[in-house]
Amino acid sequence: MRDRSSPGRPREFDDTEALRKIMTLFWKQGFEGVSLSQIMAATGLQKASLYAAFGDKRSMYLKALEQYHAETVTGAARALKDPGVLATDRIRAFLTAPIAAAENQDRSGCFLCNASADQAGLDVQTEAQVQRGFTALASALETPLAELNHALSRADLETRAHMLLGLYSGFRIMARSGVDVGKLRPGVEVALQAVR
Amino acid sequence: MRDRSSPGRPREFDDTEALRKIMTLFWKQGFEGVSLSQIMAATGLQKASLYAAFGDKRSMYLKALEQYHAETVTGAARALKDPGVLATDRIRAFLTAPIAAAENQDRSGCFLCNASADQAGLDVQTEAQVQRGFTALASALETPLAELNHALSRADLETRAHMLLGLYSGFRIMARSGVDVGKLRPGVEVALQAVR
DNA sequence: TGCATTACAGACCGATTGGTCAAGAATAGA
DNA sequence: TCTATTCTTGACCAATCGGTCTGTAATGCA
Repeated sequence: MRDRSSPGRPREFDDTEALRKIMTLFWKQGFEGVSLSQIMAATGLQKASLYAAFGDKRSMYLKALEQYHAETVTGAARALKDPGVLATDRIRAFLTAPIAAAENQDRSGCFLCNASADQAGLDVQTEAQVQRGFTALASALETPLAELNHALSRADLETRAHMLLGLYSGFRIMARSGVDVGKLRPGVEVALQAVR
Repeated sequence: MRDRSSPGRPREFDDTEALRKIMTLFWKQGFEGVSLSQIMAATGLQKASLYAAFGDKRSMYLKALEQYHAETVTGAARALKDPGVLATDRIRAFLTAPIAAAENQDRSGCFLCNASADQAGLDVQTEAQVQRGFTALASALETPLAELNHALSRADLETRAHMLLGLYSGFRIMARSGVDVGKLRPGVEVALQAVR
């Protein structure tokens, strides 16, 4: 965030590490559900330090969303494009992730999906960031889909990618409510059959 | 909420009407995103009247969710079971609703889905209510699915119902972010093919 | 050793939060 | 008409909200 050897007292904390903790809070509790006091407690930083490093609360939220994009979304997109794994397995892994997470008692879901429900309709910058994430995932899904069926047109690929992304998002949302995610698992295979 | 001819000064507002306005607020802005002042402004009621009629803020939220269940969820479930309409068309209408709403500039999405992302992980009563809604929809989806393919076992029906519900929820969430919902529409037909 | 610059700790700010209370008004039944 | 009961209004409450400011500590450079 700042040059290493700039004048003045050096920062005593790691920006990325702090931002990751902030991200976790917003991820689980939403924008309005997180207070500055909670952010202070989670990061161990004072208000002034937080404001100097990340700006106001809204700015922290957007930076957290960016962080999620840079790490999680990009990571998922990379995995979907990985030529070292069978196309079917890549899509299956993507669709199964929400189920596996819930089975591991992780109910945080997907920050992108949560942000979409929580803030996308209320803040244009959040809206743009969420759209960017969804677009990245949809585009990444086209890669294994194309490998699965070479005959598909670009439009067909886009259709199927958006359908799978919808399914993924829905699973993430349903998992948040604690429904028996075991009932979602066989649906993954039905979806895979449909896009083959 | 109260007997018509009970002693004391009669209520000057309609409980259900007020609750509907409260529901709209929570639906669009989430639990923490709504303040008592906003509820007062939307309903035209004083705080004390609101508290007397619906209890505290959390209780208002839960009653709003109940209202949504009683009206919207139950209505959707009934439509899915309606023997007067072709099974395919019923499912299509269900899956298309998120798209049609977004195309009509309605970005509120589905209260159930929003509540799942927003509060289900934080409040057990909300969690239970959300699960109840999802279960009702999944169960209703089995009716047209069974008509579509008589050979499907109970387990197969459940699988497909949950898959379609996942797709529906995902579409609702994606629509909230303002993505081009036109790209979701052809996916409905792919999904219909898959469950036939 | 100074000086400019930046970061830290925590006091401090007005505004708003969810929630309560007291007083008066409206009703039903006696 | 009186009384018991309930509702409405608006003042009131402590707590918390997001955000700022001040004084001091730590650094690089001259």
